[in-house]
Amino acid sequence: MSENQSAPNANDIDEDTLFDLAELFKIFGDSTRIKILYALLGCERAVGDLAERLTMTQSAISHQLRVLKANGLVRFRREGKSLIYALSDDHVTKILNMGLEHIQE
Amino acid sequence: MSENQSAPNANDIDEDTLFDLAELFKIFGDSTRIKILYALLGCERAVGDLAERLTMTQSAISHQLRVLKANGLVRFRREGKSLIYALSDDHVTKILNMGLEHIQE
DNA sequence: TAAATATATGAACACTTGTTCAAATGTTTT
DNA sequence: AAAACATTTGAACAAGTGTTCATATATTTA
Repeated sequence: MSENQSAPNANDIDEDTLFDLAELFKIFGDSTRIKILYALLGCERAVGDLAERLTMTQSAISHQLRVLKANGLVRFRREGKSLIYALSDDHVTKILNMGLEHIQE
Repeated sequence: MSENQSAPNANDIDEDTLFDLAELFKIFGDSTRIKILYALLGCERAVGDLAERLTMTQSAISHQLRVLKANGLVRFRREGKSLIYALSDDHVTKILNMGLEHIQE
């Protein structure tokens, strides 16, 4: 028997990809951002609406939406004075649910 | 029509669960930990082995293994002088792959 | 065009976090 | 029992991060 020096998938993924993977999870690793994403599950919302629901400052919400937007997790459109945010695709939903599964067992 | 004040699943999950969810993702949100988890995909490894592969200090690896262990993501057993670490269940694998899917598209 | 509303932005600060270094613990070998 | 090996642990420090506060931008309304 050989030692376990060359495991099946030890070199399949390059270091950069693993770095990006960590960066992705980092976005989900903040309770404010998680709450925002969860509040956007299935419905679009304006910034002020989110701030009210999460009982947080508009500024704080805006700062986090900026992070989420920069990482392609949310998109927005203008409607009058308001900016309406929504999840950018349902991949986000999948990741959230995947995490919840792990917790609730 | 009512305003979107009561979205389908806005209250399904309590705040504490969302907090725990963020905590879970926070664990995956570090490239050292991600590399460790990825190195443990499908094979058990000693601490020194991991340190060598990731070209990092044993101490640094040990500190992170401690975090992973505290959160139930890895387990270990003693074998001689070495401690052999492994992923605690394949839920970890699922979460990793889910994240990779999101990135690679 | 001035006021009001909605959101974004930047600087500052407190807080958290990952690594390093030195030392301690535990196991095996001689 | 001492030496060597493998890993853990704790303190300290630098770097990163989230919120707050004040201010700027943008759109609508009077």
